[in-house]
Amino acid sequence: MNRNPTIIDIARKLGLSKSTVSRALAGTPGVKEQTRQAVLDMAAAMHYRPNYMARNLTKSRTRIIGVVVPEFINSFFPRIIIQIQNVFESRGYSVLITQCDNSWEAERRNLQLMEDSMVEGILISVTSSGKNSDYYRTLIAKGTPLVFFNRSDSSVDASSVTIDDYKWSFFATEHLIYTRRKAGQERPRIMHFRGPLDIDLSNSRFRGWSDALAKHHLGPEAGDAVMARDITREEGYRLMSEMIGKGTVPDALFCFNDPLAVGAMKALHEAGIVIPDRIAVMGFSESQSALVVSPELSSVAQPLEEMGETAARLLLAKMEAPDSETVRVVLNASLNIRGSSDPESL
Amino acid sequence: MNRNPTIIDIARKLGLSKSTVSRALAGTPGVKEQTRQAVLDMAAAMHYRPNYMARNLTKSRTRIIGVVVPEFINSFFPRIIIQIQNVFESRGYSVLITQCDNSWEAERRNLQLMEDSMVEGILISVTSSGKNSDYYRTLIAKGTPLVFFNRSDSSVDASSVTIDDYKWSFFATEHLIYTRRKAGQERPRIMHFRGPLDIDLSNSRFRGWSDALAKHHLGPEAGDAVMARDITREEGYRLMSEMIGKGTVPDALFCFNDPLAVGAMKALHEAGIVIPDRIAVMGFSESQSALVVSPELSSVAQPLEEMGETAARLLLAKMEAPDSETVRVVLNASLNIRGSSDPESL
DNA sequence: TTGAAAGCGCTAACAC
DNA sequence: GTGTTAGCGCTTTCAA
Repeated sequence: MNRNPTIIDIARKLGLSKSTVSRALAGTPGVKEQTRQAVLDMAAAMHYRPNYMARNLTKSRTRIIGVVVPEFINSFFPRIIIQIQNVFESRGYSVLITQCDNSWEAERRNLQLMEDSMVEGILISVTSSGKNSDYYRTLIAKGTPLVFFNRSDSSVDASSVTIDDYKWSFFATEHLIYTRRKAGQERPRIMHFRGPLDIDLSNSRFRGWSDALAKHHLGPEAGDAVMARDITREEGYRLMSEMIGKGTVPDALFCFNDPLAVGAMKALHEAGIVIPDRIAVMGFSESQSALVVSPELSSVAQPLEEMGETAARLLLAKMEAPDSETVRVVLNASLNIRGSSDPESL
Repeated sequence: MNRNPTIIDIARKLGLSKSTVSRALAGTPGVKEQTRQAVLDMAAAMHYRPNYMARNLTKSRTRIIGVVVPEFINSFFPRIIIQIQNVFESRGYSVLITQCDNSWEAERRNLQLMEDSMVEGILISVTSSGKNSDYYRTLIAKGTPLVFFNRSDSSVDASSVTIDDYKWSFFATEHLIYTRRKAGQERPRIMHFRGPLDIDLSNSRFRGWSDALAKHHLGPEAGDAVMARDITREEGYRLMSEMIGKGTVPDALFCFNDPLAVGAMKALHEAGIVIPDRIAVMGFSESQSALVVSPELSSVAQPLEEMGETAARLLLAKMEAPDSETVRVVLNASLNIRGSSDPESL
């Protein structure tokens, strides 16, 4: 409980000045080897721990970086965060993590917290592409490097790591078309449960789906894309239950994310509608659930580990060279075909 | 990019001393209302933000608390953490989060990080009840309050929030017995996939299972409890596959956690063994997956939100009154019976 | 190679 | 009510 030892305590015991002790501890050249050793020994003996706050105050650094994510409950972001922590903690940084429950107001508060904590850099997956754009810009202008991962705000000039949501959405949709045609349906109706309008990648996924249908002259017709209120399992269940009630179950369903897909599958399952025979289902951003439902859910898998690590490295690069160029990394993803969309892989 | 304004800047502009500015900003009484207003206005105009590091250095506080959890990927801990953050951030604390991938060495490093960051309190769910006990004690002795949640180390004198793992495990097992007997099996064989030996609650769950069987004169026999190497879905799948291969599938299976249970269900499913007709399955610590598998998985649900909030409050109490007594809160849980163990709820 | 002194931005006695 | 001063623990000139 009693005060931690300081460099002054060490200096006194050794009859040195605190400057020398500081230098010895910091590894600054220009200290007699013998002296340095004595200091190091004494520090160890006294269980000396440097006071980061004091050090940071003089250097006006914090060695903290901030991570801001929309939510925490889907294990998607946590897995990315682990990698971010690995990169930064091994370099002596602490990582301040906040989640904002998909509320952009909360996201703004989190950013303020970051600012107040004087983080040296920010990694963010945005809750809304647009609502806080000005804040991102201000932060950057004030000298806090900021890097987007997964969900970016393309209107802001900052480095980012994403996947090509449009492309993979397009592929996923084409796969659904093929699988239906293989089953003999020449003109399958392929619906989309789409995500929020104010998330860039949600729009990309929507366009991917839409363009794929257009390419194959399959629409889309009005009403083929349904806006999900939340992007949760419950909402997927609700939407599909409604369609079942109205008798408008399509031949295939492409969802903005896995929870929506899994929820839809549940409703179908309960209604006795067989997947993939009657309807093929496809998710996005492969989650744990994909491998747990039966049949297993086809989905687009993102390289989470790589995304976290890349984002961390991009931020580090910006921190070390603030004037370095903005780079937008687009990682590869993969289309994992499983039982929910392919009878053969059952 | 240019340096943030300080109280000195404000003081200069206003022809005041920095002390007065400090007092005005801090809300200390003894400042003329007019002066205070002027300071506040100027601060706002200059976009003044207090420098926490400086403030903390003088007060020798950090306003940071640390959270240490075994892992991040099961959404179990993230959901608890959200509540912890709610409690502390609304009180002006930052929350430093670390996960240790179920490695006690990593946990130790995380604790060192906490120490170096001079956190004012620690909330921890231990990776191993035992390996770091001395460290916990040292931390507490040095004046850092520490509170266990979910997984505690009972050998350490510190407040904790848990559920009664023994009791719920006992109940869960009795339920399995009843459900089998209802189906006409007088002497069902009920196995257990047990968790690591060095986690207290894993042993509690084991004893709950074992005692329930003993009470009903059903063993357990040697070999009825199988030690899981990991507590993952993959391991559950592996263990059950092995049993299927050997033809030793029991009448019911009680698992240390949901991932093990879900993995086992997958193996059974693939082997065409019907749940719950041929075998009833039960998990623990209800996860998202429980509601996603079919049939849905019976499990013991913990009140995650309450656990997080309670843990936070206990820590807060210790921080405010370091000499206050240690309290061990045991929260209520619930046994959620679903299709995997009850034909009627299918 | 080492020491003295100034200062990071803020708070808190202690004066006036 | 307000200013002066000392100091939190450390780094970093500048001298010696």
